[in-house]
Amino acid sequence: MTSTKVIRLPQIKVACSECSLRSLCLPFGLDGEELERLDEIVKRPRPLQRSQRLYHPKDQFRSLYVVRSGSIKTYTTTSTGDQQVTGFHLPGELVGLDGVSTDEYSCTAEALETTSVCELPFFKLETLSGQIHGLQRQLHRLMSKEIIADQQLLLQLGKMSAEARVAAFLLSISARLQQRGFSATEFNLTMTRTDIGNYLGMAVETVSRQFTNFQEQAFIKASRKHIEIIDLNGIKRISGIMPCERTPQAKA
Amino acid sequence: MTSTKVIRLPQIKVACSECSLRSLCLPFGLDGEELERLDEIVKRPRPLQRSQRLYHPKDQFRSLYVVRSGSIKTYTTTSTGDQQVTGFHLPGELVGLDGVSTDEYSCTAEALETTSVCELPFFKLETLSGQIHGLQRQLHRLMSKEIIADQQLLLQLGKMSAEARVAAFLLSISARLQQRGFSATEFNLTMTRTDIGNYLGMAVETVSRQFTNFQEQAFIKASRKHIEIIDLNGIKRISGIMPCERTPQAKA
DNA sequence: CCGTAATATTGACTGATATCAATAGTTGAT
DNA sequence: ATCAACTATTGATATCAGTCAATATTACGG
Repeated sequence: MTSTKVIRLPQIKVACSECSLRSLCLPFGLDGEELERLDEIVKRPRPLQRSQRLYHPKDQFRSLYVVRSGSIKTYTTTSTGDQQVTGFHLPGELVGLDGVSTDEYSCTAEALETTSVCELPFFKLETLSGQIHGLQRQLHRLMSKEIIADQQLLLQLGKMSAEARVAAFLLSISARLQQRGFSATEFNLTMTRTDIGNYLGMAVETVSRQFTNFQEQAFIKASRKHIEIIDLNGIKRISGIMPCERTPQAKA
Repeated sequence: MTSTKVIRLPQIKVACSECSLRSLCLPFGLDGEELERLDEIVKRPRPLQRSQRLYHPKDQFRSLYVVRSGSIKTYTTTSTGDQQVTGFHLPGELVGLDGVSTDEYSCTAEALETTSVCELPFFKLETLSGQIHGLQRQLHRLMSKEIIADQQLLLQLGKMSAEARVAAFLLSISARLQQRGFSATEFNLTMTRTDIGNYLGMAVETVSRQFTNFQEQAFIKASRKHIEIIDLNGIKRISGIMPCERTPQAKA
């Protein structure tokens, strides 16, 4: 930084219409004029640095956020002071839904790396979605998708061995990244092993052992945060094995 | 039944305005005229008998349902044919949200006992909620509440001992029933132990042992489905104990 | 009323995973 | 470069909860 003169990049128009996540995000299915109206209410705050928070529990709920780049973890803090990681949020995913029902956020949203988001003032969004039917539909889709997907994963986890859980976790990340145009087989896990263990409900040591285990079986190459999936099908196979379940026969 | 003559009860008007669940349900906050418009789109199908289904996976998504009385379990069926119970739904709770994001239901909704529901054709509901802001707001609240509450429970379960999980489950049922004006300390569990175990991710035998355990410690009286909570605080204490967690210190 | 099937309970045994403990690698500040 | 703090890995041991097996209880159809 030898000069105080700021080099102005040609002003990049940050707009939904230019966004690569458009098809996964709220604008999906909207026409040009509708998109413009949505754009008017979308704010784009400055990027968060690692460990900066987007909101805290008890903060008044005003906005939903969509991750544009980077990643965010959300967690609650129990009365005894320990964290419960409630989710990891990748580009194109919504953050803030925990505030909708009570008008205040119930968890902390913290950037795992430098992260930029779009801010959607929720009440403006509601108003607008009352006027643009496609937006309302898409909002509902996103809301339920976000939460249902999580729920499915969590429920499955309950029945899985530690091995299967870690495999399922890797697959979840992999699939979500792929949907967003990233590699499905090579990525960085931005969260710590502790976060993963916390989220999956197992000890850090167990997470670590599973990574080692997968590596020894040549399913993945793992070097700290950097993960390369060598045998995606192998991982899928492992995640599918549910060692517990008997045969709860469906009634006719 | 000595006579074939049907005794006609004075036609009871089934309307949102008369419903005891009003304050927990969609009508919350609506005025008389708005309530009437909502009432116009609400259908009230004949009650389901035990083990009858409300919908199946792949059925086209058309409606949300609110349980009026009785109870419903939802479950998915894995490729290997076994069930994964995804939730239990008590009076005033929504069923069908799993269909919103993909336009087809992803699980089976099955009555655990004789159960009556209100049917809310979703697309009419969307249209109407575009016109009645209070309805839109309440719909969003309910959608997120339903799902977030579940998620919180499931996440916590991941970290809890079997004992704590069963305790938390009982508390969840108890609290939800209380909100609906039922007793918080005495109720029937309409689902089987197998269902509970499936939902909580543990073996039936373990569920059974925990019930026995709680009974021996005089926290509850349990006779099959019938549960009486003697020491609610005791149960709360147990559910709060999280034997795993270390102290993941929040960063400053 | 009886017999069959479904559901629930209890006991014995075993294995997966948490816990404790020690070490090693990484990151960032001075 | 050095140190401290954090993060990750690995090993040894204990324990919780799953599995298998047997029995008890309830529900239901004939």
